Amino acid sequence: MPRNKPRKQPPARSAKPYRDSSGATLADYPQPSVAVDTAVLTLAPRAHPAPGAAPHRLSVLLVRRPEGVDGPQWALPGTFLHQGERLADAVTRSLTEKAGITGGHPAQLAVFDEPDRDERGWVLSVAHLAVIGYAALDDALLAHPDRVRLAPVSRLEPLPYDHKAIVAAAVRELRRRYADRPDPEHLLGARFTFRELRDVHEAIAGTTLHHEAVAGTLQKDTFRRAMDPHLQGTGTMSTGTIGRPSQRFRRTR
Amino acid sequence: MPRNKPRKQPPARSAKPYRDSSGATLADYPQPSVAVDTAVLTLAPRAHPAPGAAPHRLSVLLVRRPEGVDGPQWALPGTFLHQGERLADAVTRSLTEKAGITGGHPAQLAVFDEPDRDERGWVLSVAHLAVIGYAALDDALLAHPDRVRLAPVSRLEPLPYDHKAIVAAAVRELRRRYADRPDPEHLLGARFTFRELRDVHEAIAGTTLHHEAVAGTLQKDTFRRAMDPHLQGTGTMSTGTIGRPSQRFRRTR
DNA sequence: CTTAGTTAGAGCAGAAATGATCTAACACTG
DNA sequence: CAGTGTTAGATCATTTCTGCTCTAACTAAG
Repeated sequence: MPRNKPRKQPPARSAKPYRDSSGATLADYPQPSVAVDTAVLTLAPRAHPAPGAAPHRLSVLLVRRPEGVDGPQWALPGTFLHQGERLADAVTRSLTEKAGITGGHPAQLAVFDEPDRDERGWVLSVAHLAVIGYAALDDALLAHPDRVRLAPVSRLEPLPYDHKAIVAAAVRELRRRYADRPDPEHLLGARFTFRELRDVHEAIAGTTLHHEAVAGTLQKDTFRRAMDPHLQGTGTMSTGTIGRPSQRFRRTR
Repeated sequence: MPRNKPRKQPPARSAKPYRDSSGATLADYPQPSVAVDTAVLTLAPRAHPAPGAAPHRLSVLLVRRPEGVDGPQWALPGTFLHQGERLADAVTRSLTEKAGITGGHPAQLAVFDEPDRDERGWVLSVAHLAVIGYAALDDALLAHPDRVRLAPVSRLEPLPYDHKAIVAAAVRELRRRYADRPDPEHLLGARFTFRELRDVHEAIAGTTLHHEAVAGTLQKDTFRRAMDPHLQGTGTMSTGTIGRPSQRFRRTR
């Protein structure tokens, strides 16, 4: 939850206060505090990838809350909106300040508006999703292991406020994006093999369905055929990987 | 745009001001004004239904703006958030106050956060969708034709602020909901014939595709087969309708 | 009453999608 | 070097889906 040093600025109003038909300015309306909270999702490499299991684990970034707060000690990174700031910029700023992370294109998820959701007062929170590759997170995780860490989204630990609902919404949105396009968030590089692509999609889908069919369709053949029209082969082949070498592909368009 | 008489309340803060680690209260953070704007979508009956064309027209509710404002004279209904109010409640209130309309379950669409979107100052707008049957709107339209009217969403007239984008988002969301379920917003009653159902879905989809196939699949047979599992027949048959009588259906679950 | 126009609903053949099978090509182990 | 395990990619039979056709049942117009 946001808790930076506040800038002691006056409430928002235009230079020449606008007055409406009843002679009131905007400042006469009650104004909630507005915060952004972000579920940063990434694929963490599994320490000991069980044979046949996905080598990645869909994880969410947590930051340690200030000393002395009640409840869970870890939460999603967030911040209050600064004067005139765009929501996406506030998200980017919060990630830089709280976790030393750059990059990611924040996407709005929903506004959480329960009046009592924050014991500090009336706070609206705009939940966001940011998908960031593990490589871009690694530095921050190593530099501040006491303040920043990853948690798997399956069997998620208790989180304060409605952060659990935010993570759930973020995962839903991510799965929706990955349902019909090959790695749209570029968790892989520009070129990749089919296996690499499938590992990413399986980790995000959360199902191991290596062979077993599951409602919603993600099986070896189905997956390949669904992604095929959005891929084009580069001539080059993978080397050094296990099994028969695969052509490397890149996304079309 | 909202412009009611403001309640001269102080900015939001808890009874016992919460102080964070730097001793600041929430009121020390700059706070934007928060408004809700709602695209009320309905199916207006067509005056002269051309033969073969859908008898409904997907329309959005507009309210007249106060005298003397620049730009378009009609806009989406909206209001500023009251102290401690839920967003959905503010939407319901704005519809009652501005248009005398009750009912509808508002759904959040997105937050519009351009700092300069409103010349009166820093205003965040949370866009909403409400789907309301024409019958519930008819009274208000007849009672206040000078203040409330419907406009077709195809070839939408110019609207102030980013209201055109809000309508576009609302239509997109409505189409998504109607893509795989029979009339989920209950624009029809509990029982209806297949033709009535198809007229509603075609009006929402915007395509006339009576026979002609279109990418995205909505053809007579395809539509019937897609909706079939979500419908169950009541024994009764329609009477007085044109063509062969149809069984009346109701939604399952 | 007859004819034209419209809709409901079943039936059918061709098209497309699915899941399995099979072979090729590599790494790794002993 | 032979054997095992893994993956890539093509091929195939079967299931499922799609769009069309056909008949039945009604209204409205002449």
